[in-house]
Formats: sequence, structure tokens, C-alpha cells
Amino acid sequence: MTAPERFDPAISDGKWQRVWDEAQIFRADSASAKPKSYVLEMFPYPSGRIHIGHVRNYTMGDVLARYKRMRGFEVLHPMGWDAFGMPAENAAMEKGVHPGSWTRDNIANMKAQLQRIGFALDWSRELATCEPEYYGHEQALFLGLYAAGLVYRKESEVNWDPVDQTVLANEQVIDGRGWRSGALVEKRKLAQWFLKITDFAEELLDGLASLDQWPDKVRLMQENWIGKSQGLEFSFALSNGERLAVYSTRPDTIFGASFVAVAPDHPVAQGVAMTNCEAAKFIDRCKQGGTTAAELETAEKLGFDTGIGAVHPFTGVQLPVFIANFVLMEYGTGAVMGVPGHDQRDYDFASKYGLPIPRVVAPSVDDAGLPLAGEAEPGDGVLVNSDFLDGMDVPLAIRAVIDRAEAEGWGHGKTVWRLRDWGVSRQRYWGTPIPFIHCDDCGIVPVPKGQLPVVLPEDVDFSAPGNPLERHPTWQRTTCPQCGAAARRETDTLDTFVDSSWYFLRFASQPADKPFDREELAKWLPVEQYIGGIEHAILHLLYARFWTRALNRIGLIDVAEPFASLFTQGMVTHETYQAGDGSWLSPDEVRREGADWVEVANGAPVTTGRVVKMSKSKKNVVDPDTIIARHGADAVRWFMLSDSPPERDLPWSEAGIEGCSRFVQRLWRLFAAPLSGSGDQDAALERKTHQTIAAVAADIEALSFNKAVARIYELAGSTEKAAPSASRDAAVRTLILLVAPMMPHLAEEAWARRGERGLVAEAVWPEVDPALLVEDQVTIAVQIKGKLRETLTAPKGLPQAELEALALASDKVQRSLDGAEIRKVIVIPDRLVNIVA
RNA sequence: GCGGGCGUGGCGGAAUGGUAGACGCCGGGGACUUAAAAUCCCCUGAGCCUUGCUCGUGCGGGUUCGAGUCCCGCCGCCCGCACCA
Repeated sequence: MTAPERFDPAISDGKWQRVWDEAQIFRADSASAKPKSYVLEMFPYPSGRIHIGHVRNYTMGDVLARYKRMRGFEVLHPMGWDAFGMPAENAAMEKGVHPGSWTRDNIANMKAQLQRIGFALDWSRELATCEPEYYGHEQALFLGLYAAGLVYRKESEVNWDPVDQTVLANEQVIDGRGWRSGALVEKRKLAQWFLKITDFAEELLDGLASLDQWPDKVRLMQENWIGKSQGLEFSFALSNGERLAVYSTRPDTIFGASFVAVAPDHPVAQGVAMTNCEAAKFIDRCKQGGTTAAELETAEKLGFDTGIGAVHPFTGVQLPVFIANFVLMEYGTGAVMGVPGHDQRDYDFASKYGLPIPRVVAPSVDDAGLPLAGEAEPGDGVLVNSDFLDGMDVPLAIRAVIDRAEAEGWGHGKTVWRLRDWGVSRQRYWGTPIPFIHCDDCGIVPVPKGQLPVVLPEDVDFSAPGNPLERHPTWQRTTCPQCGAAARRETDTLDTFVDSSWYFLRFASQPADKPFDREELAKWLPVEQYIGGIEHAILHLLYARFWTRALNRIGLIDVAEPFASLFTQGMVTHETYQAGDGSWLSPDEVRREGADWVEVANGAPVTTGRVVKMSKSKKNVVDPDTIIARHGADAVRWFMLSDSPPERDLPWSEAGIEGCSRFVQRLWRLFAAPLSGSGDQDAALERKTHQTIAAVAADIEALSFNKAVARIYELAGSTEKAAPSASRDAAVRTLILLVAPMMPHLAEEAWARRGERGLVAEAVWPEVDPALLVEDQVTIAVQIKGKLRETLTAPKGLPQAELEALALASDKVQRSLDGAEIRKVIVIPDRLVNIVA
């Protein structure tokens, strides 16, 4: 039989995907005696099409999962769907399709797309969060947290669209207006459900220390998000007879306070507004615009002088009390002392309203009169102009103020967290119904577990604004579980972050009658390797950690941290193209002509723009289906792994994927060629082969796929050049095994062609002969004053004195030295000699 | 605004404080071919007084025998900011 000229993915991809599926080899067996490995990628939202970014994410996980299987692990590598969320409701409003059927159609499409890429997934564990079989268990867990006192209701602000009569997500508010209606958005208070994540603030912070397989940057971001701070809480006596509590992390600067500011929704502000209509107008103005921190903090600092005075606890001076738009009710006490000299926001505010800006921290005690440098000085120094604090450094002064406040009884040291409780209420249809019942007599009553799941109604109407659950004619009607009287169901649904806070548990164990089996979970958890985008560094990952700890606290699971190791991958980007009129063009609409780009349709010149994240609006997208049909799954997978380090952005390019296609064919020629069969040995190639096995294994385990790819290119090149020998046959066989996790279809085809037994997907990773890993000759760099002047070859392990002699014996070195006096010689064994002359 | 990250040839990138540019893409030259495609071989950071020398890792300083790597100060871009997922 002669080998076909070319590897044909159109035939091989589907063939091997069917073989894997029929043999069910990627099913994870909870009863297996092998060591386990749980490899998980963040599950996708079923938007309709797989995005190239998903392909990159899942290819990385797939390589690791397939590699681990070859190393003898029982691998759990599941996939599912983060299936609740707003896009389904938007589709319902725009196209009149039911969110459920829209979502389920999308899932079917995307599943078929994933299968065409040849991922080694255990589809028997597939789940979709929008099915009652999933969210019913979520409701049970939520009630468990409620019973443990971790769920409560309180009033909280939302973005309210007065025209559409609906709550808007932050992304639906554009420049302070509703995206659909264009109406000015208002802030409105609603009673909403909250999870007490703040109960776990200390634990979540301390737990970060144990996550040594997480990127430092993610741990740091979470640490800052949790935001533990120590400071002083104290109260001012107000001129109206009330007291006003403020919190400060810099109580040392108390003598620099020149005003006091309260949040617009602070009781003091509200009190002033009752009698002062200017104040009420100001507060109304603050209610316009978005609710996001970014908007609040970039907005111009605005204040309203209430006319109230606050008595400084040390000086007795009356400080003006302002209502200010940059003070947050949620943090601390909702009121702050303004110290403009040493806080930039306060500085901007004081400058605007003509308030004094005294210096109370200076480089030294002699600098008390030094003017500020045109901006706040938040840094370190010693206290000045501060009475009994003068001369102290900042930490000492903080301590001294707290001690004095506590001794005199007007304040106390306090730990404050930036972390706020998690608001999980959404006034939407397409989410998990919050399992509670409102009874006029009994109040808010949990749905009894026997009545779960509370299932969403199918017959909903999206033609009118507002929440379809609230408008539904019958769904809300029920009876109170306590008194049996007529009662109403809760119409809020859960934030979709709740769905994704425990899906990794359900993947590991999915009994019908409960969320999971505790023993089975203990076998699989924690996830060995979690892979996803950096955009989830804080919210999703913190919520999932919280949920896991909460379930642990109420005794349902044994693990405390769900993800032992985390990897955050970069985005897939693409060059952008614009026509003469500024409109965006897709990569298919342009073609290269020499150094220029032109429109395919009319030959008009095209401007090429920056390489940015692929997005529909800029049309710089490529569709995975199209490129797989064109190049085959293996070339696309190879591209996803090549060149860019996985944590960085990967620029898609047509030239790049064509290069990958060529390499697939190049490997095929190497793999499909007849064996040489001779008994000759090629020691250099054997050494190279074993070094490559070790390096590729280390690179895959470190998720440095781009380096593994470079190693494979090198070994492929060396093997092609090698003369026929048994060593060369062995190198080819090794190459097939090394590429098997990355290009599984090509590897299966080659494996079968060589007459190897079984599937390469179930083969064992090649053994390394440690004796072949060490080189006996090394290259020594010879520097003179740190500049390279010569390279020499020397036996490995040569003593320092001999290396030095060898370097000095070189003609080139002597010429460069030109008789200069040698002052010092630095020798790094097996690497370098540096002569300081 | 606050928090986090990144910055190396034409491009993607490699480099335990020790030979900067591995490997790939693009480009150039050649072989094969009637020709093309495919394939194979060679060259490819810049400059210069070209046996070799100088410069060069966003910018400006510093530490060191030696800095892409460590420290300080900037600039640019990207991500997150609690109702997008």
C-alpha cells in the first residue's frame, strides 16, 4: 500500500471523531483506581456560534487533558453551557423567539462545532444551567444557604429605565441613557436578595495564600477587591445636634481635615433635602447617570454645602458638611473627612469649592511651611501642623490618634472591607427563579424542598416592557407553605454568576435527587487545572470560591478551594480593515496586492488598522467552522498553540494558518513514509529525541504550548535531515506521540498507518532515558568587560581554573585584550568567562 | 479615577542576572519544472572604516564584573471596576 500524497482532514477528522465517540474513551470513571486529573475550561455562554477565543481556550485544556491521559491519569474533562442570561431575552424581544428554544438551538449548533474540533470531552456529563435538572438543585443549595443565615433581603439601587419600565444592566446604560429607549436612566431603590459574601471576607483573603498555583496578578487583584483596611471610625458633633460617623484609613491626617462629605443617599443628606429644595435638586442630579464605580469616579467632583457644621474633635473648629457625588454609601459609614493636602479626590474637591488645603505630612519636621506641589501628597513622611502628633511618622500617628479617640470615647479602631455583599436579584425572566413565596400573613417563606424545582413558565410574553414573570397571569399564584393562604411567588431570578459558582461540582457528580454526591465529589475535586479569560479574574472566580466555602461551611462538601491551579489565557486578535468611507471590512472582503490591501469586490484601496480583539462591530472576526473546513481541525489547533505565549493575545492571520497547514502536511510526509528498518544507530538524533520528549512534557505541564511547538519543529527538522536508521524510525514514532495531544486526528491516522496497536489517544507517553539528556560538550562565552569577544567549546564540568586558562589561550581574546592588565576574572562553570581588564 | 497587566527584528515571539533574536511567519535568492503549484536549499536586527567593529529589548536614570531580566521615575496600550458573560 502506498501512502497518500496528502493528509486529508475532510476524511480523517470525522473518521477519528466517530471512533473516539463509539469507544467512549473520554468518559471519566469515578470508580477508576488511577490517579485523577480534573481539567476544566470556563464553560461558554451559548451565543449561537463558537468564537475563535473559545477554540483557543478549549484547545489548551484539550492538550492538557489528552497529555494527562497518556501519563496514566483518569481524566475528567467535561463541557456544558452557561445558558441563562440577557442575550436570550434580547433575542426574544428582537426576533420573537422563545429564550428557551433560542438557547437550546444555539447549544445544539455550538456542540456540533466543538465536536468538529475533536476535543476529548466527556459529553455524558454535559449540562445546561437553564434546565430544571440543573437550576432546581441550585435552588436547593440557595435554600441551604438561607437556612444558614447567608441569604437576606435589603434595599439596593438599580438603573431604572422610566420608558421601558425595566431595570437595566450597567452595559445597557450608555452615557446615562437606556440603550433601547434612550431615556435618561434613574437610580431607584428596590428590595433585593443578597448573599453574605462579606461573612467570608477574611477567609477568602487568607485562602489566597494557599493558591500558589494561581497567577500572582489574579491573587493581587482579588486581594485589592476584598480590600481589607484598618482605620478609625469616629463621629463628629454636628451643629444641628446630630452626630455623624465617618471612617478614615488615614486618621493621622485629622488635623488636615477641612471639610466633611456625605453620600447623596446618606441620612444626613436626606434630612437636609426635606427642608432644602436646592439640596433635593442636587441629590436628584446625582441620581442621574450610571451606578458604576468607574463613572462615579471619573465624573466631575460635585458638592453641595449643607450649611451644617461638624465640630473637629481636637481643634473644635467647625468644618462645613457637604453632600458629595464621589462618596459611596456602601463603603465605611457613607461619610468621610476631607483631607485635601493628602488625598487627590479631596484636593480636587477643595480646589473647586475654595476650601483650605493645609499640609500635615511633610518630608521632615522642618518642612511644616513647605507648600504642596500643586497636588495632594498621599505618601509617607512625618506629621506637622498637628499638635501632639508633630514629628511622628505616619503609622505611629495613626496608632496615636486611635488610642486617643478610644481613651476619650469618641471613636475606635475598625477594620473595614471594600468587599460588599453580593446582590443576586435580577428582575428578569431567563434565570433561576429565587425559591421564595410572599405571604401577606407569614411574610417571606422559603419554598419547601419537596416542591422544588420552581420551574419557569414556558408561556411568556416579551412584547411589552418589564419583567414577563411579573406580568404572567398565573405563574405567581400559589399558596403559602406555612398557612395555606393564597400567596405570590418571588419574581426575581438569580444572577447568572450563581449558576457558574457551582457547575464544576455538578460536572463531577450528578445524581438526580440531589445537587451532588459528597463522596464522588471528594474523588474529583479540586480542579487540577482551570483555564479561562483574565476578565473573570475577580468576579466569577471570587464568587465560585465563596460558594465553595459556603457549601463547605454548611457541611455539604469537603473541599474549601475549588481550583487548585488557574491559568488565564489571552484573547485572539486580528488586524482591522477599513474602506475609504470608513466602514469596516471583514478579512474575507479584502485581499493583499503586493504591499497594499484592496477590496475584493471593486479593487478599491483599503486601510489596515490596529490589531485588536475580534469583535462583530469591527468585522475582524474569523469563523471557526470556515477555517476548519478550509484547513482541518489539526491545523487550527496547532495555530492556537503556536507562537504566542498562551497568557498573551494571539493575532490571527491567514498566513499563519497556512503555515500550520503546511506543517501538518510536512509531518504527514514524515509519518507516512516507509520505515527504514535498518539497525544503524544515530546517537545525535536519539539524544535530540529524548531531550525533546522531556522538554515537551515540561512545556505542556507549564502550559507553555508555544515552546512545546518550537521543540517539535526542531525535532521534525532534525528527523527529516537524518539518514535512514532505526534511530530515525524511533524519532518518527516519538513525534507521533508528542503531537498526539495537539493534532490528534493526524496522529491517529499516522499511528494506524504504521500498524501500531490501539488508539494513539490511549497510548502511553514515551519514556525518557535520563542518560541522553545531558550534553558532554558545552559552549563557553568569553567576555571582556561584559562584552562578548569569543565563544569556545569545552567539555562539560571543566574546573574554573582550566576554563580561565582556556579563555586566555585564545588568540582572539589576547588580541582584544591588547596587553591590558587583567584585574579580575569571573568564571561561571559551563557557561561563561568574563575578563575584567 | 482606582486596581491589575503588557511593551524585544517587517510580524508572532525565545532567553535560571551570564552568547539578545531559539522556533515560526513574511520577504529575498537559488534548485526542480516546458511553466505554475507543491517541495527542497541558502540569506534575512540596524549601521559602518566589513579578518572585524559599533549600536540595539518603549523613554530617562540607577545597582552589578555583566541588565531584556533587578530598583526608581515616566510614556503608550490592554483588562477589571460589583446588573455583560
